[in-house]
Amino acid sequence: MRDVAQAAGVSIGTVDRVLHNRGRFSAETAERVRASAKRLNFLPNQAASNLKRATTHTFVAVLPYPDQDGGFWRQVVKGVNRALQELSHHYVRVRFAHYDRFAPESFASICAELAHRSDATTDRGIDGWSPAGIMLAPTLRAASQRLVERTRPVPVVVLDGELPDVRLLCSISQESLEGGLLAAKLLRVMSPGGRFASIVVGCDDYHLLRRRAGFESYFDARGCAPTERIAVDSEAELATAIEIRHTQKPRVNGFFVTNSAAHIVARASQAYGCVPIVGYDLIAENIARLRSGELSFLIHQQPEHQGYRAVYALYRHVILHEEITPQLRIPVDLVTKETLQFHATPFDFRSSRCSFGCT
Amino acid sequence: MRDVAQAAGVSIGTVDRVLHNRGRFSAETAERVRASAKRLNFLPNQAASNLKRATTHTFVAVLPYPDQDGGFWRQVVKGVNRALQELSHHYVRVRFAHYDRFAPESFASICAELAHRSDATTDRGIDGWSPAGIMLAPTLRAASQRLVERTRPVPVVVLDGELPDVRLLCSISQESLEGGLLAAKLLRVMSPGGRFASIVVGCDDYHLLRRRAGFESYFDARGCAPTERIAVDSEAELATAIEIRHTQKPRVNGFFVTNSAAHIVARASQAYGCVPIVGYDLIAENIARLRSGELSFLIHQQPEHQGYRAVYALYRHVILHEEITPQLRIPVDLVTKETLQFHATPFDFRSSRCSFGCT
DNA sequence: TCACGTTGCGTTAACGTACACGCAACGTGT
DNA sequence: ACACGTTGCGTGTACGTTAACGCAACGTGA
Repeated sequence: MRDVAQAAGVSIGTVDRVLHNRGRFSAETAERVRASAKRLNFLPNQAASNLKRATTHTFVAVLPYPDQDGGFWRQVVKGVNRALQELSHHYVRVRFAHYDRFAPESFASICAELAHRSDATTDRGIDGWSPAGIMLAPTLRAASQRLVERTRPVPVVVLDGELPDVRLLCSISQESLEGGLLAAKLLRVMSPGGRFASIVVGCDDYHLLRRRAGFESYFDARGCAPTERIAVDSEAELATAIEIRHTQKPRVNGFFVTNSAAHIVARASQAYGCVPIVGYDLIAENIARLRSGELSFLIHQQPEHQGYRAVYALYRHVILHEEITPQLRIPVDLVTKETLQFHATPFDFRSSRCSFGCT
Repeated sequence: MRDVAQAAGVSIGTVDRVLHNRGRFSAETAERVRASAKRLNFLPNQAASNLKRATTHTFVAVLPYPDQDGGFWRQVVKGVNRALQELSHHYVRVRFAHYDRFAPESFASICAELAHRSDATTDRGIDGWSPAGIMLAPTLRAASQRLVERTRPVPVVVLDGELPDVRLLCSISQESLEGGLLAAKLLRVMSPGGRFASIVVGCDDYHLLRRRAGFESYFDARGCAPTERIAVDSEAELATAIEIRHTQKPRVNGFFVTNSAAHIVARASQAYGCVPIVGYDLIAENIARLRSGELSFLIHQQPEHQGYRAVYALYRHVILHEEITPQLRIPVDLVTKETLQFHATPFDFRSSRCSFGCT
């Protein structure tokens, strides 16, 4: 910074004001400063910045309750906490705002609070905080989109899903089409020429619908008979739907379950003989069914890694002002009965505290 | 630190000396200092440390030439460079020492230089440097073990492989057994009851032999007929070996290629009809054969990610003095013709410079 | 006894940035 | 002409460590 100041013929204080855009300088000097900063390709020293700044930024993690989806979200929380630990000296804090995946109003109340806190004109009382960034699981598509719009310009990282038509800092997830295509290929290899069905639980989750789209496109592209669609509103209704299907002709020779409910499909299919099932997520119930052979393949989404990366994406953007790659693809980690041994036990039962918005 | 000093009744200079173990303090004060540091659970502020220290550490990346194995190593280099860019203010440098995977003496000369530079008694001339950490691809098992022993206590991170019987900081790789087991399952599903062969190129690569072991254990555990072993010393001999096998009875119904040479197996099999092949690595030749349908599945090892993580592992240990998890499992990223589209083109043709040891 | 090395500790100047403060120069209203 | 606000810039301190330096107190050999 000293060099830049010298080159521009000003003091380092001026350089600082120009580069941080906080008033009190002429357009002409600004030009000179920026020019010599670029010429010397000046990069601020993060260690020094951090050291001096020392103002804590608060990120908010808007996720379903940790024990929903068989504990899937607890794994995300775990990754978030691991990242936080690594960043313990970097003035970053995370507040968790959990909602009930099946109670849109619980999500709405979080949105309301976040929108209020993000509003620059809001007067914050004693130790009031405003979100410097948001991590969001977009299980409720429309409401999530509104949240992003209402909290603008707070940067939002979406994890475990996609949220089109809205400006995000970054989205972290597996390619939904990829999972569907892979599942299709695996089922077809296991039951050549068979009839297959894809299962979607809930109807507003873009991510799950895309997985189905990938699945179906595999068969389309090969001129196969179209696959069946099974859709239910909640996991409670799933078992019945599967049993009904099993009593009908023609038989189904394989299921693709687009979320973590594969274990329910397996249980409901038990009485009707062995049928290949490909599903998602290493939650306890799925692991048990995979081990017993009732599930063929599970696609692991590395939820812990997703949480970890979400924190870092916000940190890099908000604090380090780095360019963020807008898409982070999580690799398809395919797990079978045999390879389960190489995955650390993905669930533990520590609960995570809920900071606000949990009514 | 000031608080710790006060609590222990000494000055911060003394605290610093005690915590960094650099002499000039009594055992008694050391005790007091350490006690109150623990009591106040003092964690040094990395930003401040970095800022003040500002001594550059040099890590050495001992890898095959970037264009060997179809450009696989170039992807590793790319990840290393990405990490370096992120760490640009953290006083970290990497010197690349590339060797010829098929010329042990080129590896040996690197070892000699590293051992010499690691020796504390060596007098370093002007701008002489010594390695603060080593990233090592252990394709030559025995020589790699010797390298680790001769450079002790320099921390070593092994990537894309394993190195048993030797003390490492961390090893970063896919579980070799996992890949073998998954490949076995996939081949068996594609050709139920078929005859399979596993292929190992080179005989000193522990990683590849373990993959074969995983592959074979899958069939063992199910009481299947044992699979065949095909072993050659170099990729040059592979095509002939495969062609010979194709002219023999009984036919082979699927190949597991334990390294990136799957494309050679595919080409050599072309004339003998379609046969399922599972191999490793998204190198250009493999991608082409996957696209054409001659390869069924490729296991992507995320070499770029491995390089990236290797740098960070060393950084965290050497500079941040953090605890490092000794094993970093890279997920099995299974790629098919259909899902290839979701993988960024993994090869580009920038060359990387060779710093030393390239004779 | 004196010179000199060693041990144990305190003091202090950086590292590069952020930010409050201060001080001219200039404009504006009365 | 005077008070007063604004603009444009320089100065200086602090962030928490590191590491060099300094200085007593003590031991040791001649």
